[in-house]
Amino acid sequence: MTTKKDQIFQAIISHINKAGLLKNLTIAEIARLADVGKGTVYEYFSSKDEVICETIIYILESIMAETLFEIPTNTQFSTILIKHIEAMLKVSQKYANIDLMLMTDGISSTLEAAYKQKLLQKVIEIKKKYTDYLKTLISIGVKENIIIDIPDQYLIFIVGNIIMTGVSYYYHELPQEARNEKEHINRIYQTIIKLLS
Amino acid sequence: MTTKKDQIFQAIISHINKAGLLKNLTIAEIARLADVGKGTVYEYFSSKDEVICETIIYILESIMAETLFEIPTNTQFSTILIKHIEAMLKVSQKYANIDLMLMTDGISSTLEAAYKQKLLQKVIEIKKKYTDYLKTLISIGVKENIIIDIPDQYLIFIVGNIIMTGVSYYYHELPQEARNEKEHINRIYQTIIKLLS
Amino acid sequence: MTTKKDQIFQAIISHINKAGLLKNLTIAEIARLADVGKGTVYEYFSSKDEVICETIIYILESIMAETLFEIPTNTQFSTILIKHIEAMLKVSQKYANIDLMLMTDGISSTLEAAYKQKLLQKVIEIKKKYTDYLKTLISIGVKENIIIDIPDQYLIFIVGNIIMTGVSYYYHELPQEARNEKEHINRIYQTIIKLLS
Amino acid sequence: MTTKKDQIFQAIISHINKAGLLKNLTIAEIARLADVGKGTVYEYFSSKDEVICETIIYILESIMAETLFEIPTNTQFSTILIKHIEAMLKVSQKYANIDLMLMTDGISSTLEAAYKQKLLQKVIEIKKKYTDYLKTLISIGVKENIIIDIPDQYLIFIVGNIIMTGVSYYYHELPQEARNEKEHINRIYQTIIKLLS
DNA sequence: GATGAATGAGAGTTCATTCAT
DNA sequence: CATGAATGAACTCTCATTCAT
Repeated sequence: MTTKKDQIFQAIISHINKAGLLKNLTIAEIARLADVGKGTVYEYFSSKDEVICETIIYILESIMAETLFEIPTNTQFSTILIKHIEAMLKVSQKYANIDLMLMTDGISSTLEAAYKQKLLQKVIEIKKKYTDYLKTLISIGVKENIIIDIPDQYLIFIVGNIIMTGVSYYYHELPQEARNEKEHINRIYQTIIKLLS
Repeated sequence: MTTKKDQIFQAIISHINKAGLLKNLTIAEIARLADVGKGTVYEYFSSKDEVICETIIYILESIMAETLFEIPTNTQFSTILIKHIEAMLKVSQKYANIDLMLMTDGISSTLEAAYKQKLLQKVIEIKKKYTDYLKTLISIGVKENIIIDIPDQYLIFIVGNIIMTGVSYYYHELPQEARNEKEHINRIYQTIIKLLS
Repeated sequence: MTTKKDQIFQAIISHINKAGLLKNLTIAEIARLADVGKGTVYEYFSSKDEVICETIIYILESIMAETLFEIPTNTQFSTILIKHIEAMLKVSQKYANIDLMLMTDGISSTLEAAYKQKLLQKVIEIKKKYTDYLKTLISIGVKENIIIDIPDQYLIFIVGNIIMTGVSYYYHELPQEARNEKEHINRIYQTIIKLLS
Repeated sequence: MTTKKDQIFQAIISHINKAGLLKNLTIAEIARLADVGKGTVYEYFSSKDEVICETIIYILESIMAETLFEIPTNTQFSTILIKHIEAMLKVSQKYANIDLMLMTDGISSTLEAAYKQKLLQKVIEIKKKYTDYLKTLISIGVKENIIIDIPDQYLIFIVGNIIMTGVSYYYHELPQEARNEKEHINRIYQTIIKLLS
């Protein structure tokens, strides 16, 4: 991975964090933020749609990398789940404005059909990875008798969503002064336990 | 409400349902779909951003109107909640592609700051309305001893999200042949009960 | 001459006086100022260019009517010339912004060739009328031995221009507090005498 | 000064010389005449109003540069004044249609208020420069006893206007076959002398 | 006659993309 | 490799004009 390519990714992420997504996200602006020439962008990507598409994939994989930890043997269920939720909170702050958008067509709706399809595939792949991760994680809870049974696909989907919703609630609904990270993480954890027990 | 204005709203909704959102959603295309002249759009809206913004508000209010039923006295909790979930399923199909987008910045991220702000206000207003509705609804469940206690804001937020997530799961994750509306509605209902009991 | 037609002329004059000429001089704006419907304008004129063209002719003829006095027999040269200059000052204030523009292509340059031609003809006609008027007037001065000889076309042209320039100087170069109408009229009168004696 | 910018200036001047001013003076037409792409115009100017505004300033400064000569010591008054009038005749032919328009709001009346203001400032600046030039020039005539006294601001204004009017008369009133440059320049010169002696 | 809702040609402007340097 | 001046397709928006009422 070239440095220039990373500069471009970071430029786009920075623009989104500041400005919300698409408005004024031009190649000229991306190049300016990335501190490269406009033409240089086309050395690394074949079109604007590709830049956007690959950036989103980059973000998605970063999020996965930063939140899906290796699960060591002999780890407590609560420890690892709470660690994951904690990581989701962190990552959500880092990619403010992006987190929710990723769950939807928000970005991809501006892309040409081919790239939209490509992105969709990636999202499916990542969802699968995430669902598998949660399943593995929950199975530890089952072993520890905290959770009665391995839930089916629907319930795992709901669990994943509760984590994201919970994180979103923390940043978008709770007023700054009411925020207590540790407490809120625990709250999300308890919600999941309640649902799965 | 003018007929032409409605034609324009319907044209945009139709475009989104078919094509995903923003790509190729031009004033020319909107006018074509609405079967009016390009200039006519500007008789009813002052800019493209305003058209988009007002359409979203129109959709949001339609969804509210179609899913938030009058709660008659002496109604059973399960009856009214299930009726609501059912309506959410229907409305989600009607505004396919739009439902998820509404939860996020997906659309508003393409709007000028002023309209983004206006939309945000509307979303807050509607969220509040929905939360209040759920609270009223749940309080019936409390009276019927199906639910132990009136949940706090966080839990109501989660409940609302479970309904939406559940609906989304039905259309986007379940394969066509596995769908059974009645069963799935019940599933969502049970998930909520589990969480609140 | 219909009242509505006059309303339209006055609306345009009013707009020019306020806003400078052409910017934002739309049919919609003209109709609004004239307090008639947009369609009504087309009952009296066949196109916007015609409205503009006829308005300018209306103004030109108004100016002529208000500044070219009947010359009674036994009038003193100085009296009648000074009266004329005085009238030019008044008319120039009334049609602020318009006076200078009329001498040039300022307005006609925005008109379709046919109307430009029509206007040019009118301007030539009026210039001729004005030159003739000045000649008649000056011939009285010759009789009174104030002026040596009837000047040729060039000199009459210069005299006409000195009057207009003098008037323009009064409103555009002299600061408000330095203006003295009587004195300035006399100044212009003396300039002419100097040139012709 | 870029070549492209000059091409654009020349394109506009060429259009005005041929067609009279504003009608059909579109960005597309300017680009075509300048032999550049439409987008290129916006590399050098931020809006159409700016193109027009800067072109006028360019013309005004060109006119000044081509008509206001260095006044060498020991030059005869008549020589230098006649040389100036001669240059005015030439420049007037070069910028046909433009000369008169510059004296008025003809162009600026189509500009947005901000540019109109900017242009006005420039015109004031140039008028001052021209008046100063004429004063310096006339003061030589005073030394040579051709002119009695340094005239005041009003008279200098009139002198300047006689030059422009005289030039205008030559091209717009005199039929082609009656034109004799040398003779007409002398005529203008004599008119000035008459006024100032 | 009088109106103004409806229209679409055409204007100004943006911006992804190319390519000579 | 890196660049940014140059480009024109495609967009939003304006406004003279029409016509059913």
